[in-house]
Order: sequence, then C-alpha cells, then structure tokens
Amino acid sequence: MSEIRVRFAPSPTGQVHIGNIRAAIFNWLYARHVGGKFLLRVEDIDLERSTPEAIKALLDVMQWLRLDYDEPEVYQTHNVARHLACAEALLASGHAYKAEKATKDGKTGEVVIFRMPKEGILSYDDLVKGHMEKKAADTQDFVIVRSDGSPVFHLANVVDDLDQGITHVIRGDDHVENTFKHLALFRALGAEPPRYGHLPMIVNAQGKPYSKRDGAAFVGEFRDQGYLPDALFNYLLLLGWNPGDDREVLTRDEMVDLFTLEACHSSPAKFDIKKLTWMNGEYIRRAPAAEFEAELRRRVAAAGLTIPEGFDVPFLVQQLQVRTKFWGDIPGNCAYFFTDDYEFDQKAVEKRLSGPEVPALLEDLANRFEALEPWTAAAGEEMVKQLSQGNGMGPWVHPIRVAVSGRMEGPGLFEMLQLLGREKTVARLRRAARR
RNA sequence: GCCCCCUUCGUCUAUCGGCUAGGACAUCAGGUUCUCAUCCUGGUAAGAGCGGUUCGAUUCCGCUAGGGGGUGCCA
Repeated sequence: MSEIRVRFAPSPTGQVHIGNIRAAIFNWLYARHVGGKFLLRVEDIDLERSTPEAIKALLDVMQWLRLDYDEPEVYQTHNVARHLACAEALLASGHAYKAEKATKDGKTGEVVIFRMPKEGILSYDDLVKGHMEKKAADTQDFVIVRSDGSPVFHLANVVDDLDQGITHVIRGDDHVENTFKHLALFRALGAEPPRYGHLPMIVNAQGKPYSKRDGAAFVGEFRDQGYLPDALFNYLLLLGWNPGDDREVLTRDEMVDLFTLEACHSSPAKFDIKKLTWMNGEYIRRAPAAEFEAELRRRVAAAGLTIPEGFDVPFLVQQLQVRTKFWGDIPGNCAYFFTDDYEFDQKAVEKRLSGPEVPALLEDLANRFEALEPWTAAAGEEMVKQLSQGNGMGPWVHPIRVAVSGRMEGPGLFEMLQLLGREKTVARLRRAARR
C-alpha cells in the first residue's frame, strides 16, 4: 500500500484565518494518525495579492501551532510551466478547447476551457460527507488558462496535487462543488484522483461564515491576545470533531491517536470565544509550574520590572497560576510586587480607602506588622483574626489589600503580604494612611 | 433562478432503533472564603415541522421549512 500524503495549500494573501488553519490542523492530525506525510504548498500564483509578508505570517503560524511538515514547502509559482504544459496536453487530447470569452469588465480574449462531461452522473465518496453526486448536465465547462496565459486555480491546484502525489485532499466545505471539476481534470490528465474530504465551515452566531467582523478571526490575533497555541489547536479541533467520549482537553499525542476523518462532522460549527477562553485558562492551569514561572519571568522582564533578590517566585506562581486566564494578564496582575509605582484602581480607593477611620486603622496595622513575628502568611492572618474577634476580617483585609496592591482582587491577602515582605508592606500602609 | 449540502440544550457535542436524551462551555443557585480566581454541589435548558417504516423512532425514509455552499478569465 502506498504512502498517504496530504497537504495544506493556503493562498498567502493576508493573515491566516482560523477556518483555514483548522483545515491545516485536520490534515496534520490525519497524516500523523495514519503515519503519512503532511505537506505545505503555498498557492501564491494569485496575482498581486500574494505578499512576502503573508508568506512569513503563514510560516510563523505553522510553527507557532507546531504544525510541522515533512518536505520543504512548495511554491505554486514555481510550477507554472507544468500547469501550462498540462493545459497543452488537455488541448491535444481534446479535453480542452480554446475560445473567445469576455471578462466581466468587457474585454475579450482567447482562453483555454476545460470540457466537463455532458452526460450521466458524476459522483464521489467524500471522506466526511459521504456519497456525493451531481448530474453532469448541471456542471459547466470552465476556464483553465486566462487570456493573459496564466493558469487558473483549478488547473494549478490539480496539477500540483498530482505532482506532489497527494492521496487525500482535506479542505473546506466551500470546495465541494469544485471537487467535480477537479476529479474530471485528474481523469482527463490520465491520473488517478486523490480521495476528497470536506470540512464544514466555522460560522458566527448568525450562522454566516466567521469573519473579521465577528471578532478575532486570524491566528495572529489570538496569539497577540495571549491565547496558547495548544489551547487554540485543541479548541479548533473540537469544532467538528470529538474523540467519541467526554474528553475535551487532549494532549497532542491523544489527538493523533484518536483522530479519524469518519468522526468529523458535516455540519457547520459556531465559534464560541467563551469556550476557547475557558480552555485557555485550563491550559494555563495545567501547565507545569516551571513553564508558568518562565513565562512570568519573561513577561515581568519585558515590562521593565525586576524581581528582587530572594523573592519567592515559586510561591507567587502558586498564587497566580490559578488566576491567570491569558499570558497577557502578566505582569499586570502582579506588577505591584516589583514596583512601588503601581496603579491604584480608583473604584477600589473610593470603596476601601476613603473612610475617615482608614488612616488610623492603617497606621495601627503598620505598627503591628512592623512587630509581627514571624513574617508569614499564617502569622499575619492570625493577627488580623485576633483583631476581628471572629466577626469577619473584611474591615481589615480590604483596606490593606488596596493599600499594598492598588486593586481589589488578587492572591490571598496574607500570602500577598508574605511575598511582598515586611518592609514594603509597612511602608505602603503608612503611605496610604497619609495620602 | 438552478445545483449540492446541513438541522439534538444559548454554544460545541454524545446517542450508531429501546431515552428517565448524557457531557462540556455559558448561565443561575448554594458551599468554601479576606477579594478575585480555582475547587465542590445542585438547577434551568434540546431532538425544526409533518407524514411514513417499525412492537418501538432523536436514530431509517419522504416532504416542507430554515440555514449554508456553489453557480468567475477569485482562490
């Protein structure tokens, strides 16, 4: 049995759309599952729309999502001579003919047109949609070489698939109708066509194709917003596929192991950013502490902040990891540990620090913390508990929190103070008392 | 217009004729608690409609409706 070869063949005309990259993901998983080859073909014959920037963005995204391919990427522009030679062959064999045809802006020129079968039923078995058929009479001949001599998508796409030995074409639903054309082209070229499978579209809340106006639609945007590649990968996979049981968060190995085209759906799926966000948090929470720490250090440093000597980073990680939904939350959610110039949330100040009793309270607490032994979260909590006499620590805890961090939410207060250290805690309490 | 495809909770989905229709996200209520988050418990919520086949249909078939795709010298 010959090797299974699949490909991802995007046009580099802009950023990479999530619907597009999902096709790449499914192709990649299929190839890995069956032990075949996954290839990348850059369909850059498209006029002026293909740009070097777009190609770079594409390659970056492939790498970011760990979609490795098994042979160097192929550029469609490098194969134009072959496309045209095939058109000649088709002309010679009578499968194509030349004709004068008008463009939509009124100019006419001679093009090469492929002859579709005129009688009978055209059919094929779609890898995900099942048996498909269409009356030949319902299809039309189509242009394969433009009047300027350039090959049209259908020709280039088919010839490249042929040349690359593609055995399974897994692509978006919008290509279903093209499949009848492509099949005919393959046969006219005297070649055995690949199997085809069509993935349903990703749609918005209204059921229309998901686009830019519906929110982030490009892979790069998700990356910029702090989504993890593995979370996006996992979420996109769940749109139209499931492992057959209740598992949702899967490792790459599990995905490869369980993936089949038979389990893919044929109905469109709505993109739900909330579930993606949940999954992202899930991936951050499940990340090894060391990985979280590395990311934390990187982001704190990138913000120009310095982690003090002796700072208990692992303890901070423990406090922060469960509260982080996006990498982008860092360092905003912990900057106050590393600078005295942290921001005060105005609402928090009004709510917790504006009372007439607050200055005296904070001064008193500053004195008590100054004398607290040992400097641990447990000791601090014990002390405040004494003060509250079992009536709830809120009246003490809230002002302290805002005074030392500027915000109303965050790690447990006493853990926060332990991390911050006695000196800073006391100084900040006094500063807030005297403002 | 014509051709093709799709249709289970708000969303992603399980079910391959036996269903008290399960899970997850979201949402609501409660628990834990110094906040937020996590975590735990519980609730609301679905088979587009109509016919048929069958002892029995969410599951099979047909029709209708709704939605999507295609119908380019775009890809």
